[in-house]
Amino acid sequence: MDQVLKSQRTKQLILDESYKLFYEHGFKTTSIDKIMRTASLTKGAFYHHFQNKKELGLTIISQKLQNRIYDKMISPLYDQGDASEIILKTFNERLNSFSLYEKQHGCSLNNFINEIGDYETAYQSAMKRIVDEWKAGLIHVLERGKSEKTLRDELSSAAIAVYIISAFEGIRGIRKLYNDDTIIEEYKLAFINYIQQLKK
Amino acid sequence: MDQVLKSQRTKQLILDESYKLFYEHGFKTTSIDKIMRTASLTKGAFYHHFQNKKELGLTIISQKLQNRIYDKMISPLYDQGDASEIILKTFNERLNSFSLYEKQHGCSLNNFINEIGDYETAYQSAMKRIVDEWKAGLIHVLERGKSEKTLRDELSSAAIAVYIISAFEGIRGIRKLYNDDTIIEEYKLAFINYIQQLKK
DNA sequence: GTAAAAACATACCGACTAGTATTTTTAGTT
DNA sequence: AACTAAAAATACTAGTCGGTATGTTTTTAC
Repeated sequence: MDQVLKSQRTKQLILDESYKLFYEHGFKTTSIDKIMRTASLTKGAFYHHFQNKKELGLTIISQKLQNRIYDKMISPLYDQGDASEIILKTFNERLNSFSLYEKQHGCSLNNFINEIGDYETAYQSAMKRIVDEWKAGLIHVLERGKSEKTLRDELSSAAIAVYIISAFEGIRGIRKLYNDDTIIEEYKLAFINYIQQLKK
Repeated sequence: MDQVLKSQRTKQLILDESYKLFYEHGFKTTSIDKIMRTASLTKGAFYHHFQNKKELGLTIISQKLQNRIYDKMISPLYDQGDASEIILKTFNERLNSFSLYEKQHGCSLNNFINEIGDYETAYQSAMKRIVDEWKAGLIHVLERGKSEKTLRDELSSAAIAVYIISAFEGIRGIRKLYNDDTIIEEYKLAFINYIQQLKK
């Protein structure tokens, strides 16, 4: 079954390289030719593994984007501990882990959303699934905090979750315009303050 | 001077049509041919009025985007009245004025930022100018509120301004993924709440 | 009423695009 | 060693891209 393994590796290579190129140069403006040249493969190999560019895009969204957001931003929200601490820690750790490369090119999900979020319903719903899962994770920890009486319960958890996600995705875009981290630091200050005032 | 007038009208037509097409389909993926076909003109006319696509892009940013943001989001911030009310009113009025078309396609500035914010420094700094001006408007009204003792002064106005802008731009992108306004309503709730808690 | 200049149109270039059809290479089986 | 089927490479189609060179029409100035 060595052939199966090699085939899987080739497919994964195509996914990895195209993810990188989409992230750096956009989805619509990255050609299959470019991807396969980067992967040192040819177009024939591509159309062996994928039906068309759309299938590749959907795979990138539902696998690469989904997994990245889940591992770094959603999964930690289900950890044990004080609710506001969990949220602070999750977002701060992510913010502090950004490389220059990631700061310059923003959030891959946000890039996809803004480029093809209004393009085709298939892409739309694939990305919606990720945002909904993220929102659900935040609602979960917020509700837990409320029931444990550590968080105020005047405002709906859904509203708070949406506001947190919006601001985070927003700053990932805006940071692209700057050459230093001032704007990120300002965001961080406000974010910490926002979470603090949710506490009882 | 009729010739001058006609020439100006043609240039303005090119700007208007290209703005619309960029907004709906993206900057990089909208061709000069497409723009001129939409404007019922030819490529010769385009290269008479603009050196190249880059000059068109920069003009769109520094004129169309700049003016839209300034008129609707920045200028009202310098009005008289209670600081928190001014902010609430400015953002709420904009949020309530969105057509379905605008909800589906997001914020034109945000789209540009996420598509070409990491593409070329010329675009970058043109857009940075807009964000900085917006941020300055918010800082102005926040500082006024603080000096008038209607707003708390623990948190830096710059941080608050960045957080407000980030969340607003973020939600404009995320809304693209949904077919109804639930997510916008949730954002609005959280936004109003955020401004309320800034008050003394 | 004519010449210069500005405004726009037409035709084209070489490079690139998504996608397809065909051929060659590779690996596993008999 | 012969055969087979999957994987990958090559060649190609029909069309688009940004940009240029040159032609034609319209307007202005004298």
